[in-house]
Amino acid sequence: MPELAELKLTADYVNFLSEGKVFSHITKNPEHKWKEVKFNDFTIRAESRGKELKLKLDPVGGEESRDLIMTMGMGGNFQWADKDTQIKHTHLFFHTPGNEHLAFVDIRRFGKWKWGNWNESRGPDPTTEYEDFRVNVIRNLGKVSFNKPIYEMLMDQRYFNGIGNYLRAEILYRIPGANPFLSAREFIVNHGDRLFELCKDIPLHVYEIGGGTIKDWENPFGGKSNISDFMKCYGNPDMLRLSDRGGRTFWYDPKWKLETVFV
DNA sequence: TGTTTATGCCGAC
DNA sequence: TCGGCCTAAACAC
Repeated sequence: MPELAELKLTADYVNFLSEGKVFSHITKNPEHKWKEVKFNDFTIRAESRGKELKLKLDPVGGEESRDLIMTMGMGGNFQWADKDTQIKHTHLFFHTPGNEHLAFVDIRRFGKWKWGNWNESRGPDPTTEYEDFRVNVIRNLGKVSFNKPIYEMLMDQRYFNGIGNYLRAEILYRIPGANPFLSAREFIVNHGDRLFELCKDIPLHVYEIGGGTIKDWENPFGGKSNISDFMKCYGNPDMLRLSDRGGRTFWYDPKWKLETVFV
């Protein structure tokens, strides 16, 4: 479930499933490591920020609410299930007093959760905190980490919270006059305004069309998305690709082929 | 049957 | 900065 648009959809879907319901307690899949979560008799409201999800658990008794901060890893998602149709790889069960539960399902177990608030080391959300997002990048342009090429920088969650592997490819592809192998600093000095816009508009657009349906991810609300019309670069056999320093595949326009000599 | 690949972090060196 | 954390599907042979 992955990048900014899908996190937003996940928040919507959790809210849709949880609307008007009171949950009795939480259990964790005992076969799996990671932390227990204890909480009783509460409602749930979800919100996303970049690639994080916040579940605000509000006790019906009137005590203080607590926030469970989650990440979805490569494929985490929420589903509604009951005792008879338990879903494989469910890690957290938010039980209702009946036999039903909200299930956090994550095949690869890369998703995580903790009590608290948004991870301070992640930057502002480019869609909901646009000005903060821009300023955070611009104010830090002098830092050494902006020496690395822009195609790697877009994966840096301190500045581009919510951008991931398919979004970076689609964003850079839509600035056709700009070399994705330029240093992040030089790229932003010359094309910053367009880049910032796209970091907001592209995820919002994908959100509108129901998320990037790749591999495990499906729009929880169902329905067909036109993601194949949107996905111009990522996964396109006509594009070039390389393995970046994080071992992730970067997809790019073949016209920049010669530029990779300097990578 | 074996290898590669996948929307992402994390932490040990 | 590199390997580790995980499972499953798509390929390769």
